[in-house]
Amino acid sequence: MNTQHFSTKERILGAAEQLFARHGFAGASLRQVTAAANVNLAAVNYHFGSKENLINEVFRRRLDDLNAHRLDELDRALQGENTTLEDLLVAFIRPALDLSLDRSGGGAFVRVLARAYAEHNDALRKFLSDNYGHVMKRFHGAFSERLPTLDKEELYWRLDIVAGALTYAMADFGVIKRKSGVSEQAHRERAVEHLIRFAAAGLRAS
Amino acid sequence: MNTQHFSTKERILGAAEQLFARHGFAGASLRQVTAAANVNLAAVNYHFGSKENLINEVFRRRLDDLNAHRLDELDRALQGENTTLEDLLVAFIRPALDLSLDRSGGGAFVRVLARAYAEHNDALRKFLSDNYGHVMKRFHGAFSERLPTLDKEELYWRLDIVAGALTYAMADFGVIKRKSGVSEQAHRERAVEHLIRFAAAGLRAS
DNA sequence: GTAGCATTCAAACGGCCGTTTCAGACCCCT
DNA sequence: AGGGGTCTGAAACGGCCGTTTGAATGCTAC
Repeated sequence: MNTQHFSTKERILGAAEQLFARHGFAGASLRQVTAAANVNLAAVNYHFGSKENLINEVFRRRLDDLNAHRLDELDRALQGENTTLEDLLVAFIRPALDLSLDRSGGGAFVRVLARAYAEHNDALRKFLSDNYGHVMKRFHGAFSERLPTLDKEELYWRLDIVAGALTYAMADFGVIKRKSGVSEQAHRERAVEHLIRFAAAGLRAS
Repeated sequence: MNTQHFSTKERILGAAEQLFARHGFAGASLRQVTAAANVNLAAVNYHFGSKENLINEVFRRRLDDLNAHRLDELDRALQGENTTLEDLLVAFIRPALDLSLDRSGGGAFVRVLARAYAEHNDALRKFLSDNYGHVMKRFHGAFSERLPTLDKEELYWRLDIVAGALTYAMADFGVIKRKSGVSEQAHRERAVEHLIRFAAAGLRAS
């Protein structure tokens, strides 16, 4: 992280991600970001135009990949026969888990994402819905086929709950403390196992 | 809200709650708060000592009530016979819903609570766990009796997921847009109905 | 090698931040 | 009427904020 062979832009994005995760968008200043990135203060406005645009770029960098992986996993799950709800949930959740575990700051990003939900910012919401909308639609269709008796609107509500619980689990909001012998990776993986069992049963509720 | 017959302290707490919900703790300034409360800037430091302490008081004012109501509802649910999981979930969730619907800013408070989760601030977490811990323990015991085959740790995970999904639903994080004809109250009530069905099934998962 | 462009740099801009100060207003008690 | 609290008021404190400037630097192409 922040080693010299990354470009100025990349170093800023990495440092911003870390600091936004830790202190929030308003709480992390460009002076902190540029200091952590080992970069001149003016570089942010030179490369990104403004702080707000930097925030957007932090999202764009990760979300494109995340959504592509989700759709890949969905296609792969649908190719097999007798695809279960659990398979679909894994296709949705696994890419988020992988992202949260990657070495280069994905763990910080999932926390930034949770902050974005909390912000309730209209521009950010539109950005997220533009980036997520078509993915949610495809998953909704796949779930719908496997839950033929479930009302379509009810399914939307339940998928929304799953997305919320996933955000919560990935961002480590919960009150469950990580045991000292357990790595952050292992903790998150356990959380996801529980979440998948829970969500599959919740989706099947009559 | 903020009418003159409330005390200066109460007006500050109400305005702070609204603005913290909308802009976050770092994003809402004491100048905005005191202006909205129609109160002198120095009144915050006079009555609360500091901004950080004001934040704590915003929580204390609501959480004591919320937890007391939850325990009341739990006692009432346990007095009946054949108490179901759904009864317990209602005892846990209903007071939060009521709070979110009350006229005097409870809707803002649940969003402030969600912000607190996102903050990941150690002092705030300790404060919340001190205030929530004993409540969670009592609910865990009640759920545990009705789910005798479920591993105790697994139950903790699942209750944590329920709490997360509840926070998510109350704070209206979801992507589901409120339809134009539906009031914010009705929207939240619908969300809770879905959540209870979903959570009951999730808790029962083998 | 030098023109032209992209990038970095230190410094400064006006503006808002949380907090403090201290003078005045208010109110209750004798 | 006057003294002693509690509370409010306007103003100022140093400090950090996001952004802009303009000069210095590096690099590429001729």
